Amino acid sequence: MKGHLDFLLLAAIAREPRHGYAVAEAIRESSDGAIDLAEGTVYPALYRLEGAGLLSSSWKTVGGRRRRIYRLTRRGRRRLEQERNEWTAFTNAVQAVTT
Amino acid sequence: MKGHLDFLLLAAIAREPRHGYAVAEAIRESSDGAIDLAEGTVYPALYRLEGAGLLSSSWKTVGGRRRRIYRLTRRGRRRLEQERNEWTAFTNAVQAVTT
DNA sequence: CACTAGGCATAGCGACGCTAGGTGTCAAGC
DNA sequence: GCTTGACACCTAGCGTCGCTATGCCTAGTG
Repeated sequence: MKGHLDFLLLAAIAREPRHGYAVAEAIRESSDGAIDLAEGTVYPALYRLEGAGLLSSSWKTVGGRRRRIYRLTRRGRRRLEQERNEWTAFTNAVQAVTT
Repeated sequence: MKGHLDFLLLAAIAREPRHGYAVAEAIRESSDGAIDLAEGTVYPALYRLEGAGLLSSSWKTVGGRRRRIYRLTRRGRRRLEQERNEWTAFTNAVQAVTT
C-alpha cells in the first residue's frame, strides 16, 4: 500500500470524521476487502498526519470506550485534493506505460 | 514507485526486448516524464527479475558499447498478466475508497 | 469465566527503491 | 588534444515506510 496510505486515510476521514478503528473498517468495507490495513499501519499514520497539521483529533467516550475522532483540517482538505491529482497523474502514467 | 516497479519493467520489456538504459528511457518517455526511474532502481530490479526467471538476458555490442538485452520468459509473460490484474484490482479499490 | 469484538498505542523489523558513487565508450565542440 | 555530455553498466549503503507483534483496556456474549 506504499505511498498511497495518506491518500486513503484522508479520503476516508473526509467522508466523515472517524476514529482510527473505524477508518480501517471503512476502507476495508468500501474496497470490498481488497485493502485491509493493519492497526499498526493506521494509528502511526494518523498520528503523523495530525502532527503535519492535516488532521485534528478529539477524544470521545462511547459506551465506556474511548475513541479518538479525527477530522480534516483546512490544510488536510487541500492536501487531499493534491493527493487526488497526484493519484490521477500516477495512474495515467502507469496506464500509458503498460498498455 | 513502490510496489509497481516490476509491473512497469515487465510491461516495457514486453513491448519489445530492451537493455536497461532503454527500459528507463522508454518508461520516461511513454509516461511523458512522469515516471523517471534512476539507474540504481532499474539495474538491480532487472537483475532480480532475471534471477526470478521472469526475464532472460543476452549481451550485445553496438558501436563499441555493450548492452544487456532483456526479454520476457514465458513465466515473465504470465507474471505480467498477473501484475496487470492486480493493478486493476488495486486501482479499483483505491477508486472506491476515495470517491 | 472465557472469548470475541471494539479501541488505542508503539517498538522494532524488513522490504524496497533510491542516492551516490564507480567504470568505460563514443561523438561533438572548443 | 581535451573536455563535456550522452550512452551504458554496476553496486554498497542508506532512508522511508508500512507491517508484525505485542501490550493494555472495556463491553458484550456463550
